[in-house]
Amino acid sequence: MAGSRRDHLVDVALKLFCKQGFRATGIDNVLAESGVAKKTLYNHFKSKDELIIAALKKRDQDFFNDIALAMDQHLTSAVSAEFKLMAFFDALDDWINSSQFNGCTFINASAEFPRREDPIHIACEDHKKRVLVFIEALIADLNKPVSKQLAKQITLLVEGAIVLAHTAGDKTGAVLAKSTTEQLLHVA
Amino acid sequence: MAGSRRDHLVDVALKLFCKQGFRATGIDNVLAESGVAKKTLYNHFKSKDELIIAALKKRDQDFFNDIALAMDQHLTSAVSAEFKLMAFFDALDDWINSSQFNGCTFINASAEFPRREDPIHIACEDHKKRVLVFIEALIADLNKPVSKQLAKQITLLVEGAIVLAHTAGDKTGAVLAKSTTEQLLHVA
DNA sequence: ATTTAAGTAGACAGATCTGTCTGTGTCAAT
DNA sequence: ATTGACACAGACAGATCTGTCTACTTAAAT
Repeated sequence: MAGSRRDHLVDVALKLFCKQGFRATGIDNVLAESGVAKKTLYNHFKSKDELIIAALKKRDQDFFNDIALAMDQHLTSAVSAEFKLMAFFDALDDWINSSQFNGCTFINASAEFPRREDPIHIACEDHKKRVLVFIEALIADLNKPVSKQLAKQITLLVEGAIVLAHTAGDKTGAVLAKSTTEQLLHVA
Repeated sequence: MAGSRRDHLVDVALKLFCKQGFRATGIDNVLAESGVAKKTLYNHFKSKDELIIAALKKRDQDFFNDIALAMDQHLTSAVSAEFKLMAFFDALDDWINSSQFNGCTFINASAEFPRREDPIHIACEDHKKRVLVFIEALIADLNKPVSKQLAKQITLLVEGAIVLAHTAGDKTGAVLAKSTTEQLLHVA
């Protein structure tokens, strides 16, 4: 049970950060919700910023796990690369329309910590790079010539769908991003 | 000079909110930067939240003014509707690559104030709706059959480009959004 | 059984934040 | 000249936030 308390702290902190924002969530709030002593928190993390970064790291892992899981649920056994790509949009749609959706944690964090040199901002940048790589991998399987460009086009659509859902309250973006991607595929 | 002090406060507040974030920017910070007395601020606004909303309203106006101005600079006299649409992406590219770019103020604000019923969040939602209407107007001039859908597709690309620039640090999104829109136009 | 590591509970310091209030100054209009 | 509206300067209250520290408890391992 070495990291048990630590993991619990990160889980609770992540949940509160997503729901309320990072600066709006105080350490005391995390402690009350988790039932952990303040000393213990500062035993594991030397500052709130470190806790935030740990929460972002957890969120990064959860994101890719959740997406992979949701994609599997939309797929039946071995399928083509294009179906797999489409399942990604279905997974995105699931997430956006789920009750716990509160926008992209990393877009939100980089909004609250805008300084490019801030380790928190850098963590967000890193996550987005991994998302791009993930999409590039999906596209690469299609064996299209313009795969790199296509991957970035899809990234634009995906980020747009997330923002539209959170800021404008329109949760239909994933479906549109999916059909738009199909259009782009049949052009190229 | 009735609203002079008020306008100055809003200008300074908006600048600081964009640069540092909303919760990270204190009232005292706004006062020090603007050289205005605290009493005066609370004479014009009954709370910090009201100041934030005033700043967002100003930003909404500035946004559409700036875009219109930048579009004009990319256009030579009377041109076709498609050229006008393309100039919009040029204007977007200008903004994203300008020194004062710090992401979309409304995406950032809705990240910091995630509660849907929060007047601040609602102001963000309203802005995004106006952006969609603006793009719809550009598309309507093209006389395409699927104009409404196309407008939302473009919105996805635009929001994606903004997010990619701010969170991932990749400022090439507007150019790609432009070429992608051209692709979509020639499909439909 | 005793030692050691880790957690609990919570007081506390020090900083910071919002919002109020008092007192003084300025300037324009009557 | 006097009045009234507005702004300045900044003290102050009250809340809240991060991070430190002390003292007590628990539990596992030797």
